[in-house]
Amino acid sequence: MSTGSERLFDPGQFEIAPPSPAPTGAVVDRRAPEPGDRIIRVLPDVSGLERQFDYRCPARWADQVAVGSLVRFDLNRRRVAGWVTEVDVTPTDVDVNDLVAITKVSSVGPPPDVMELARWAARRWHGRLAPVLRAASPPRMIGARPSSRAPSKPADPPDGSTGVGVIDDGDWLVAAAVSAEAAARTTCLEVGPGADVTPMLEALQALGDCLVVVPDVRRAGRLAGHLRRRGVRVHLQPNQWSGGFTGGVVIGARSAVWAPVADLRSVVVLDEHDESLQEERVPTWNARDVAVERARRAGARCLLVSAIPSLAARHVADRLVRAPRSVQRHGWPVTEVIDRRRDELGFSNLFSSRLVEMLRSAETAVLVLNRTGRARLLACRSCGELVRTEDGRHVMIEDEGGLVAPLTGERRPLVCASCAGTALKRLQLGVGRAAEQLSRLLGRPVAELTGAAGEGPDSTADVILGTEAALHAVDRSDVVAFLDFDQELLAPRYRAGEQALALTALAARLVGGRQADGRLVIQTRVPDHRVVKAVVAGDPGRFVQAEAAQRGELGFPPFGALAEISGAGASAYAAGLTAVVDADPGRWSTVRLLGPRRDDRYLISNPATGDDDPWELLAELLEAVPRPKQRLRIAVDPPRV
DNA sequence: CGGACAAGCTGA
DNA sequence: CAGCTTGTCCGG
Repeated sequence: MSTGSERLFDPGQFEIAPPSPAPTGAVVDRRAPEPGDRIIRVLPDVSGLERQFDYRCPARWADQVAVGSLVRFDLNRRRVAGWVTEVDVTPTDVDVNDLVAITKVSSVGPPPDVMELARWAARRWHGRLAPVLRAASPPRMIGARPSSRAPSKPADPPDGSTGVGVIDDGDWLVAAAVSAEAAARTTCLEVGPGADVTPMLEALQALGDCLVVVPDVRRAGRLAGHLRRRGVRVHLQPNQWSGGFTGGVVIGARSAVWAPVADLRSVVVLDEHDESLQEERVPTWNARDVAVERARRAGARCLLVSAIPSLAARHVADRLVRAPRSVQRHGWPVTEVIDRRRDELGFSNLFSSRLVEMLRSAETAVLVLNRTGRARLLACRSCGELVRTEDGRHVMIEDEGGLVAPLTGERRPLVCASCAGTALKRLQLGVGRAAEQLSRLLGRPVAELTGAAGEGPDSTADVILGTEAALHAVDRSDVVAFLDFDQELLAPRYRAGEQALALTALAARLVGGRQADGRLVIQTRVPDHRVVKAVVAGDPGRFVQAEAAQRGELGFPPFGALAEISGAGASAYAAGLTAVVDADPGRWSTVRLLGPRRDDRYLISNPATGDDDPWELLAELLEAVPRPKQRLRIAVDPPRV
């Protein structure tokens, strides 16, 4: 996976060149074009410089340059890299005879359709084009496109198994994916956790070239292996970047959504709900949304697959196809909900007696405790109830000697809403102390794992306790328990419910389906929460309706567009925004500016009205507001606000 | 972004 | 006024 932070054309990597690329004192080749020379427009790969410039491409490279090509050229006494954005242009604001010649054609670049798509994404997520093109470019320089369309290799004998304990719901999935109804449309496929998608991909591949995007590289690699064993021609991204030019199945993590594919017939996004599909740097493009647009432009079918389809996917899809009820129920494990208000060990204890009992008989276990101290929850000492707003819909935290609900701003004194008790207890226990405590309780080693730690878990311990990173550390586990699920469930973020549900889907995959011996355990003070109910029933649909209604009321995505403004220049930008809106109130009538919230963050909300695309209007507005000098970050569709 | 160049500040 | 910092401008 290319890190993106590194520059293209690292001289040490691609060419024999002095470490300093600047041609000090070198004369630039600035002459009138000769016959066969071409005039090209380039975008420098220089952050903080958004302009494009016109250059001359000498005749000897004329057949190598195309839209997307990676080139090198001198710009203002510097030698820089960049992309060709147009060829055979008429120079603007400069005499043709004054153009400088490029110094090199470095590599084949993103194909023209991807260049167009990248432009669309840069606008949609309001960022620069260069970072998007970096994601869309090969990780190593490529001299020429592989031209021939290689034939499929004869199939190796399939080894039968594609994984341990997978649920075979392949039949309905294959049928839904290849059906004529799915052609040239976006279909959301609700599968059981751990569903085997290999047969579906195999069937799709028979219909033409495919692009498959998954949230992480490990899964991409595994899937590529399965398909290869069945004789499918697979190009694993980013290493086999140019393979897609020759057709077959292109598969990889989020950046693969930009990979070249010869004759794109199907685009598949697996675990489309996963937040790793979104780029964390600006522009914060989401591979799911890019995939939908890419398929639409190509006239290809688009399949958004998930055990817990996001509201976004359900909203954007032309149709939703759900696994047969029995198949889906089968995919979800038996789930035990432990009401932390009622446990005899006391509400402050993270380990209920029932959980400890299960851990004693389990060989392996993963225990999840999110210890981010920011939103510190409070519980009542007398009734054990979480401190929440009067209507019970939002949690409250301590603030200036009273209680405040971070989401709504509702305030009241330090008193419990359900029993009027005034003795409140702060709920906080870090991973380290919790692991120690549990190790004593069980009399066996408990490994500690946090995201920062880097390396894998202590291999001698079969019980792992950690943040949600622990869910990524192992492939299987007898028990997965969320020690304090309320931390996720009631986090003051509008997507908290979906994010909590995503964790349970991850957990479900680790413990296997209903017929496996595994157990999913949820310790919570809100056992009636719709996320908990959906998991217990093995039916994400139970979560969706109420969640969608609430989201719609707020006008937040997918029922509206949202952007977050932060950084030193945020307030200046917000002022500029207000000025733009006030200058033409009719045009921007739906737009609302929220904030400033803590540390000078603002939100721009644009609830959808009618059939208009709310993101389009948001993009127009963001473009219309002048950027202040100070640092400013504009995150369109921020996942965690 | 990063270089060039100008204007501003400092010390003796 | 050399020597250094800070600010502004600009790129084909």
